[in-house]
Amino acid sequence: MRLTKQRKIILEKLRHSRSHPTAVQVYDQVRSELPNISLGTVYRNLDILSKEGIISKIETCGDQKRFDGIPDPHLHIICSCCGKVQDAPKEPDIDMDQLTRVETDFKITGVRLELLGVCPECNQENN
Amino acid sequence: MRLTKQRKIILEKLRHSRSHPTAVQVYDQVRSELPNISLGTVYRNLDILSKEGIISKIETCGDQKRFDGIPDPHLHIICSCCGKVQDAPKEPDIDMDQLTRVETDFKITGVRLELLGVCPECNQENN
DNA sequence: CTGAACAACGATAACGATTCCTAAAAAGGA
DNA sequence: TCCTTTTTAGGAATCGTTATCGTTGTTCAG
Repeated sequence: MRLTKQRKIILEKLRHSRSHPTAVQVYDQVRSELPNISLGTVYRNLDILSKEGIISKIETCGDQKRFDGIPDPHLHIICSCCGKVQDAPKEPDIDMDQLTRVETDFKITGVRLELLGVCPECNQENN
Repeated sequence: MRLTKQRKIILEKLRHSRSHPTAVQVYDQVRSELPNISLGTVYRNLDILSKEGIISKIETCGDQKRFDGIPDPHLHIICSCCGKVQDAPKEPDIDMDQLTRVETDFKITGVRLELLGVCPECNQENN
């Protein structure tokens, strides 16, 4: 994988953000430094970077996917209204082994655990 | 809400299925009894039924949403390859209160817990 | 029973997020 | 530097879903 100008800045913007941006939000950020980058490039690189395990793709926050500069698994709080994602301050302690010991013909690979809530902005809008 | 022919058969098909079908799969099922139903009607009714709490919409199983005739919350096992959903045979016991007690400006409303895995079909395809 | 009011329909256009396509440009090793 | 390969920009295409709209079916008051 080549470290192109585009790729470097996408990664940089993502790592300096705490907001778990959507692809379009990353695009807007990156355009301030590379005005001619195309949205397709952003999508392609976000995809490549997440497949390489350098970033992570959050697919459970509504219709638009979001991206996280931190690839290690950690607990997310998701706004069920707008899809915004926040990192939880502490990790929960649950017994994964007990949880994944179920009778099924699926090959269990892990669990998905997320907190659901309403962010301050959406909470205000719905008065 | 009126119980139309279309609505009744959609609900019926969904309740007699254990497979958590996508909208298009419901459409195909229903068309065997109502050949002229339109896909839009299926989408509209699945939406209405889930908003009424009569069925549930699963939004976390990939690009297509899936539908469940059972509205009560229960543990799902999701194929991370094709999005297929299976019901888990038993419910996990986790301490919700302990889990949702986090410092955040989001108004926490619940947790999302799902098992991830690979279904037999996908497991076979990937040799 | 009749008809106004309205919910729901089928057909199809529109939409938003994402992916795909292609010719041109950039990267990196020899 | 030159050559090969990867990546790019731009735009078209795709896919799931939602919206629009004229028509049809129900309901219920008169």
